[in-house]
Amino acid sequence: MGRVGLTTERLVRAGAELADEAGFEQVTVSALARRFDVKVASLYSHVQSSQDLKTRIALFALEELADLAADALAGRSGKDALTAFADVYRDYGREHPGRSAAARLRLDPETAAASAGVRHAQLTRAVLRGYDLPEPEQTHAVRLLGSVFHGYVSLELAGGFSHSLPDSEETWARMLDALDALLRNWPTRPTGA
Amino acid sequence: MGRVGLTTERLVRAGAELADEAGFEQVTVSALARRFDVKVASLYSHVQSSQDLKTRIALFALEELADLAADALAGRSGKDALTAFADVYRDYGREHPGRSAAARLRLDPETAAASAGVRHAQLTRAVLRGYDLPEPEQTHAVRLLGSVFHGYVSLELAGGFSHSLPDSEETWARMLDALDALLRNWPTRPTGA
DNA sequence: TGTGTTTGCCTAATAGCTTTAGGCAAATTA
DNA sequence: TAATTTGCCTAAAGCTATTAGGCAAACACA
Repeated sequence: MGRVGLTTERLVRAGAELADEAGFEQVTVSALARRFDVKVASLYSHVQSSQDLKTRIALFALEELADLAADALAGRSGKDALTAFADVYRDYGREHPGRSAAARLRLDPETAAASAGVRHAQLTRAVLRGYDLPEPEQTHAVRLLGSVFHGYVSLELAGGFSHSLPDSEETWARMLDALDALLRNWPTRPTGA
Repeated sequence: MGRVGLTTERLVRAGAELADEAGFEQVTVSALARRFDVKVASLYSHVQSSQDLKTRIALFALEELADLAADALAGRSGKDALTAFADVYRDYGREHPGRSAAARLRLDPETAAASAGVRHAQLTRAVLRGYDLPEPEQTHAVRLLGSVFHGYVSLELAGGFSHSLPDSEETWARMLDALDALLRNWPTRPTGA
């Protein structure tokens, strides 16, 4: 009957943990209430709706991920930076599958524009500084890297690369070799056949 | 009161249409029952559960997509094949966003192994035949392409590339140029710095 | 320290989705 | 046409989401 000390903050954190433990789809207002041993309706003072909760968890994950990426990038450049940056995404996906899934939640444009997603793009550009691509090629490269990381983490988490050789580890390393080579050798034109 | 003629087949097809119209998350046994003007419980003779329904829609989409990809690949090779293949995925995502999302549903290993997902991998290998990569590099490349297409379609559908320049169209074309160049010039070793 | 206001968590209630059990009538088969 | 199968229905229970309104703990201040 006492007060538990609910906070939007605490709910979001607990939601992120729940996501990692049980999957992001399992994150529900009810499940969270259960976790705090509190009635469901009580959460509605701190969170507008189920959708709001999920969005907040997504934003939280995006922030956390951007912080990690920024740290990883500090003092690195070139392939070293590329690898460190990429590893942040992959490691996050493996250590925090739920948060990682949350970070992939579809956000409405305004929310997305105000999210740390923007920082992610900037950080990717920072990585590319080491490769010296002119605009608009740099933007294309940003999108390529985003697609690769997003896709790879997603597929790996879905189990796409398990139970088959070669190791996902090896593919990841070779993929980064390939991307590094590609960025150092970015084609200027539809390379003639 | 007459019989409507429900079938697992028809339910799956209608589910796929519903997904495209309203989003895959909106596909529910109830919504489908409404669409057939039938009581919810009636669907349970044709579908085991909500999860079963979604899985069947996912499998349907994977088949359809593999068929389209196979068609597109016929008679093509090299960059021509790569482009046609890639375009199938992107176009499918834009014409059938719901089915496309369904195709990205996490399947349990056995289901995935028996799905058309296997054909997708084979078709990707067919594309790579034009680039003559030795194993295990070919597998790495299959995974890279899978990641890029998966990620790009997903991000584009989420609106990631709208409202910003350059055009998503242009990025897609340049990305394929880049991937073509990369595959023709696949690095053999951690290219020394 | 007492008083008043805020506010956190509760009860109650409505509504939608999922799933199971059991029934009746239409379609199929003999 | 009679027997059997089977398709869709009613009924019911359980879970999630959400809103409205209430009471008491925490806080703010005199």
